[in-house]
Amino acid sequence: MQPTPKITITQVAAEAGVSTATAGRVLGGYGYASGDVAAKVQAAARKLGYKPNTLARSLVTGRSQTIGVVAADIDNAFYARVLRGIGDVARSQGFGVILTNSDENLEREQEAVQLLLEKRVDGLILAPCEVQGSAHLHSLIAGGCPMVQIDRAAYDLAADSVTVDNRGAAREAVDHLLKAGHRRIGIIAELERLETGSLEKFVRQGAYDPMKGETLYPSWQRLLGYLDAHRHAGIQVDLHLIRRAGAYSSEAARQETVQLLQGPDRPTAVFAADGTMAHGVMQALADLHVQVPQQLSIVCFDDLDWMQFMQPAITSVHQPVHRIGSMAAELLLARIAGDASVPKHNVLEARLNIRDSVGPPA
Amino acid sequence: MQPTPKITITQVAAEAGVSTATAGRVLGGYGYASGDVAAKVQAAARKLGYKPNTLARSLVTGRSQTIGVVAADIDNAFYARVLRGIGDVARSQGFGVILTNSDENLEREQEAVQLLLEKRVDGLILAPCEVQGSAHLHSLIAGGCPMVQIDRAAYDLAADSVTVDNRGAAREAVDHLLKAGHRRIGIIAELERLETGSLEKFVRQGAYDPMKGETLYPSWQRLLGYLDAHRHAGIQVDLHLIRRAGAYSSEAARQETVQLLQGPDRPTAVFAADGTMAHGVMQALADLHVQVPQQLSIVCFDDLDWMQFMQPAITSVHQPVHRIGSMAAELLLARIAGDASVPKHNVLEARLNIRDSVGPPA
DNA sequence: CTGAAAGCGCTTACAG
DNA sequence: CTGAAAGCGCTTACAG
Repeated sequence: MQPTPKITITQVAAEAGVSTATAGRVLGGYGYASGDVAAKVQAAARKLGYKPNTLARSLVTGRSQTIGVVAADIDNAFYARVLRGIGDVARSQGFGVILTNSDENLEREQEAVQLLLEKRVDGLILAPCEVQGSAHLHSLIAGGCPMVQIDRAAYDLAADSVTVDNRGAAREAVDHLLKAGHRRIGIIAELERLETGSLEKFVRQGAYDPMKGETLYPSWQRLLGYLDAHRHAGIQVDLHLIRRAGAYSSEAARQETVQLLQGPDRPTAVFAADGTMAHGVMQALADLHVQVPQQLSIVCFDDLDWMQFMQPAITSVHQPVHRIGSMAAELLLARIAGDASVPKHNVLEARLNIRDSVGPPA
Repeated sequence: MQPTPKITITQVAAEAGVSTATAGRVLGGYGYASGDVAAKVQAAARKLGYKPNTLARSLVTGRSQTIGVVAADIDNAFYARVLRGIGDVARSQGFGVILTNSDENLEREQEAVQLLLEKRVDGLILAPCEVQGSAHLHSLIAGGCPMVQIDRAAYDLAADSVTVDNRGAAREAVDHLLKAGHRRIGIIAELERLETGSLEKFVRQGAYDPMKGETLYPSWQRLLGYLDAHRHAGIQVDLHLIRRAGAYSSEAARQETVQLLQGPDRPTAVFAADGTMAHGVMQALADLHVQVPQQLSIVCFDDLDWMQFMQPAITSVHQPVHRIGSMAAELLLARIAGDASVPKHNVLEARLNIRDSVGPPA
């Protein structure tokens, strides 16, 4: 398979007429070497085409200069951007990146972590697929393996995390509508599983409860922001304005929007909790021949800032997604380098792009 | 860093009361072991929480069970899908994936390959950033390192590749318009750099010349397909119908489309060479209040099948992009496993989705 | 500043 | 079927 037999440090040492220890010192850049000897070794290495075998190096040093990533779903523009951030930071520090993904499946997550551990990564970046840190993650950090969570954070894991301020940004978006005078604002959101109690109860209490499963999920967090804005403005929320698509599907969002707009007491504005929901909303508006913003105002929480591409006129809140990756990688590498300060939860701020989709209530 | 000291095979062997060789045989699944002994070893391993150190294993076996990937741009939905395909196949065969990217930059590509080589990957999947295989790639395959190219193939590299049938699919798309009766069909394409000669010359000759730089690029290949369809139908192409956006930008495409439609002798149909171009075309049509397909028919080559999301009514040609990744990974793993048949260029077929955006010429 | 020796955690012939 | 020994390609104390 390798017609060109691999050159080892032993051969370089022989060629240069020094010991392997010395050759290692100059080639590995550790320890002392006289300029004279260093030159000889380097010449020999170049002549032979020497390439270090980092496996051997890692075996003895105990560090692999590699980080492991467990994405939730690679086949997704969000993680693609996160990966960009991670990759850039890793490369700049000479680290490699081993990529796996969990598909939001606990068993897959375990297998992925297992693989990464066997490959002796120095630390890992992971999007946990459950709110409550699973056993394998706990034993991981108990074992001292540096790890930073991305996109979401299991509430009981003593590990760093980098997430987005879903709640704050959603509140800001809804505030924007309230300030324009809107009082009946619909929300179209995924809101898939409600793990405890009813929607009504969730709304009434409206407080962050880290023990509640649903608060791990962005769409529920964004609903909390929607509620925050109303509470702060002293406005009672009508439960009918909260529409759960129940799935990450623009078709479901379209249907909910149609129902919302055809029902009695229709809202004057809509907050779409993500880009896919926004797409469904736009389709519904086309179906019903509703004009934006003359007849209805829209604000959209758009992870990937797709709206600027698809609907340049829509006001949106978006995040610098690649920063999730780069921040996570920077944090992780700091930990690996031995910076042992207390684990921190880092929250990335989202940005509100004011465009002309918001007018006064029709 | 590791409060839980790592358990080695030596400790497992001691616990089980056997030699490390025997412990290795049962834990590594190679060589013989009596059921009795195997059970003892496994029990000891479980008790101690043994995890194999694959670095050590790789050092001795010479195989790392890892493949390296050099993407052109991770931060891109196309490569995200390719990665999905690669990841799935790799996982199913117990391989890890080390990810790097070149940003279409030769120096980066070299660094990436260097990193992967030092990590001793068993083979690599790479999107070459130059048509002519650069020196480091040649020496790579001369050295016997299995490699498969994706998305494009350097013409002088004796390595496998998995690409898309850009030319054939574009021809099919344009054929579809010709069959509907169109005779003046515009094309909006990136067509960035023309490395040799003029556009006119390119069109006149219209044949595949692997030595020509531009034929590496999808948009030029798609132009060839456009020309093929015309030649086959015996129709002379009007150079004014070929519009080069010159960049992967929907705004540039919009401008070219406006010019095309406002000029004399306007076409009755347009072929958009990719999703971004199509988006620009749609914007131009909105600006000019042109209706599809009543006043103009459109067919779009859409890598990512975004049209079904953005413009469900548009006829498009799209590729099963993740298959590029899975086919590449399957090929690579076969090579690694020792299947040494001749390098092959694998061309993935694109699919034409007929929808209702094509009518007769207005 | 340099070298001889030991060792990282496995696997691989080679005996038995 | 099992074990003692050597070795993969490096780095790390330890002498000098």
